[in-house]
Amino acid sequence: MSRSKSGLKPTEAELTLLNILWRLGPATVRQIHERLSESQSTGYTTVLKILQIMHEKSLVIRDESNRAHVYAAANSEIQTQSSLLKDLVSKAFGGSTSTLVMRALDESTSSEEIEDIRQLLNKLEKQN
Amino acid sequence: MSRSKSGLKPTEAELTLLNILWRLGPATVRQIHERLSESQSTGYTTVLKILQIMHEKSLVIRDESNRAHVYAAANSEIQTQSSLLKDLVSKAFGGSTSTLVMRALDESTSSEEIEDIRQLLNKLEKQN
DNA sequence: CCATGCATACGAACTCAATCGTATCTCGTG
DNA sequence: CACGAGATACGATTGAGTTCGTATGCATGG
Repeated sequence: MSRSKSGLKPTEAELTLLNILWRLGPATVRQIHERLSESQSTGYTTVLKILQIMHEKSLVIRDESNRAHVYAAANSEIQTQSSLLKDLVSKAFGGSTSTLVMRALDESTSSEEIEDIRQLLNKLEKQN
Repeated sequence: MSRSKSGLKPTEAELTLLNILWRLGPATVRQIHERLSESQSTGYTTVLKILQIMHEKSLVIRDESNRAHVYAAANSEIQTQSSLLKDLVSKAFGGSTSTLVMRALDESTSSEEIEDIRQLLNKLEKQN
């Protein structure tokens, strides 16, 4: 396991910051911390530290040209979601994506969601 | 957050053992360790220790009537899968299950899987 | 009846995640 | 040019997860 490249699972705190970055776009520590403070109270230096660690892990990229560094997610939200799903499928669903999908769908799924998923299934079918 | 009840996310090692328990049914440490050894080499006492911790957390139940205790998963595989999915949906998909489902489905999804999912969608629709 | 094998229990070591306090650096402004 | 605000860097602490070595207990067969 190399671990140096982007095939890396973000920790919980890291994922929280990534979620903010995906919505904010490139942002300074201050901006990220401000946004985070809306939902939880974590110290400024804690946020900074985690971002530094994420930078070491290449989970974010960093623009150091200004005094206040600007951070941005290294991978897209979609890439990360896919990677997290792949991980979960292999660890808890015996590698079966369809089992995961069927487990995810339940009585709370709305008609619109069902229709959206049907559309996607049709599209996938055509591709083959 | 109480943490004493079953609303508990198993760690990676714990999930590995749960997977074995779900397939084996109630089993002794020895049996579990043997099965685990097929895929990785972890010491016997390591497996024992993790099972003991899982017992404290109520992730497994334990029959101590024989000298070799017999362990069994406290929650079904389906319950655990659902709980892990719920967790992932909230942490990485902004609470949207359908986004997760759509992200999980891709070009590698087989025709049979697509058909299975369609069936399920039909069934869900009828319920409403 | 006791030695041996197999079982559990316990605790130490190590790693990683998360948090924060403090030190240090660097601007821009008075 | 010095100073203060605000920025990064660094290191310590705490807790959880994982691993395993060693101690201890028990049942059984010779």
